[in-house]
Amino acid sequence: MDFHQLRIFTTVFRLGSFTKASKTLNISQPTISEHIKNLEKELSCKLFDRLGRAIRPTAEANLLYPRSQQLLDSLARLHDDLIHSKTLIQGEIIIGASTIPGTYLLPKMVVDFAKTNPLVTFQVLIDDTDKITEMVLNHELFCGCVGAKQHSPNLKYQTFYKDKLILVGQRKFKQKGKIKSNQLNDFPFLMREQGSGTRRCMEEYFIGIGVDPAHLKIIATLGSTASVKEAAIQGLGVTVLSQLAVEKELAEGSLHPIEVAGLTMARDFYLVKHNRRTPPLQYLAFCQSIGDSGDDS
Amino acid sequence: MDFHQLRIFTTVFRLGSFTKASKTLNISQPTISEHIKNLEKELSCKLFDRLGRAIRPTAEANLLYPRSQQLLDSLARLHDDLIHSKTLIQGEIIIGASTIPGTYLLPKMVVDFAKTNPLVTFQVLIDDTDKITEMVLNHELFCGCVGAKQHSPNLKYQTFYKDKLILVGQRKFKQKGKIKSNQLNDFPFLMREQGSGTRRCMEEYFIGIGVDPAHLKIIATLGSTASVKEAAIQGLGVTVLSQLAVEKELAEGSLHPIEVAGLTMARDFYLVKHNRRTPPLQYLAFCQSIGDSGDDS
DNA sequence: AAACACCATGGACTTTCACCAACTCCGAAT
DNA sequence: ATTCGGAGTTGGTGAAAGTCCATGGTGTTT
Repeated sequence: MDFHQLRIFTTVFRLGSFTKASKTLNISQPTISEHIKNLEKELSCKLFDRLGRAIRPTAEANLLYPRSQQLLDSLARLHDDLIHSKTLIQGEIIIGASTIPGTYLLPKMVVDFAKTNPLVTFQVLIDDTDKITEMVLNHELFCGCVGAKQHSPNLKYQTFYKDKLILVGQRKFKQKGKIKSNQLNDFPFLMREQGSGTRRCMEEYFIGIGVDPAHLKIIATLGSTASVKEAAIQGLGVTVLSQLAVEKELAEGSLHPIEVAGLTMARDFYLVKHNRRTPPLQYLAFCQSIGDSGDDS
Repeated sequence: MDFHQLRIFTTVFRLGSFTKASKTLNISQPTISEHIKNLEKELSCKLFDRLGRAIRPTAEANLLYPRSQQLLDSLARLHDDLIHSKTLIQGEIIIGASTIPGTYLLPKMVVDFAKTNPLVTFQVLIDDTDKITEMVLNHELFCGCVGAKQHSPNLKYQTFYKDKLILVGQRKFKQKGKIKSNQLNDFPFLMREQGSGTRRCMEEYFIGIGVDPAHLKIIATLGSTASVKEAAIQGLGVTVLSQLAVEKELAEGSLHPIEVAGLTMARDFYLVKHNRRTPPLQYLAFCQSIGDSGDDS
């Protein structure tokens, strides 16, 4: 009893004729006979009484018809739904993110996306880069937003925001023009804890211009971007922060950029996806909306 | 998208593995791959991400699975219902009947049958033999209960009650022993109208023993069995009635049989069905309960 | 009675189904 | 790094099913 047989049966039932059904379905009349015969054999009951010119459905056929029709309808609806599921963008997007993009970048993007896709709901999960990457690898997340690439054949990265780190502090720390790199040791530094992506990135850039981070005058180490920023606003020292995190403070004047000669600390954020998973449609739309070109790694 | 594909898909989905599904379904693993591939092609979407060792269902698969499962369940239920419809005797039986069997015979049979088949309801349609036979031929009835056969290759008769007609009247008409046939002309006769099956039958028998019905002393012609019987009870005359119709009166003594030498008016009733229709189960059960041996004509 | 309409049957052909064996791919263990 | 085993894919073959055409029976219509 497959759909083909049921389709033939319902057509015969509805039209009350093997021949008409064969024309409607564009298959030959003997084929109809054959299928009906098989169906009758499988159900071990007659479905139609053949009365010379006409046929009449039996009680079993009357029982079978509505339910058979219903099954066919369900199937057609299912088929359509699946085909059209590629048109309607809806559902939940769970996106993992490390601190900076999760706090300063994604909220805006999410709002923008939600404007044109009102049926999509978001859940942003903030954790550190390694944890997010791990979750993508383990299929706990379809995509994550992280500040560093981890080499793996199963991961696909896509640059989605070019940020930079800048040195900031109260006006009193600001000097005319750029400072020299060797002057950095004179500043009281506020630092993020070891393991912070921001700190690691900063230290690499400092080493790149010949400044040993170990020789900095670190007056405090704080556990979050927000606390470091607050301390800097209070004038406790200077610190290196993501430009994204201090945009408002720079505009207000509560913090000022301190430019260092020869130092530009670019820091890209990446969207990471598993190489082989097919994400649901809403993810594809979201990735595309932030400028997906497939991948870049 | 047929049931076979869906069955394979749901099994793969549930077990999370092509190989396990192949073992469960007793088909080879490459066949599974093939079917999944075809399904994916038809729906133009990936259903499983192949990740080396494991597979993971995509969003589309998650959408497809429950509905697919539901379709399969419905199909199985439908199949079972049809198979078991041959076990459960229920539904309505509409049976056509001519006057005598409809009034005196069927009610008892219906009650007897209903005792052992409480789920069956009855509708007894009383009309004359020709009308009932016509309705059976036109498929308006599955079966009828009539007092005469009509020759047609499309009709199947089955004797289901052997009745006889008897001459009855008040005690005053009764004589010692049987009367001779030529004495019949002395009795005041109550007759049914022309066209009555009972009358036609009686006349044939009278002619058979050399009594011309036209010479009978007919003192009244009445339109129904009940009215003739009532008139006979009142002593207006004698009449020929179905034994079925006067059983109670004979037992009470309000009517008495008048036996005529050499005259036995057997009258069979038949169950008539269309030769080629397959009646619903409850009809088969009913016909069998009244002693169906297939057919006898 | 002949023509017609309809379903059933039989034989030939095409497509699908299912299998096997060999292959690729990936991840884990040595 | 290499090997090893589980998993899915590919290609070729035989069997089964699906389909068609032409034809045969049967009841209805003219």
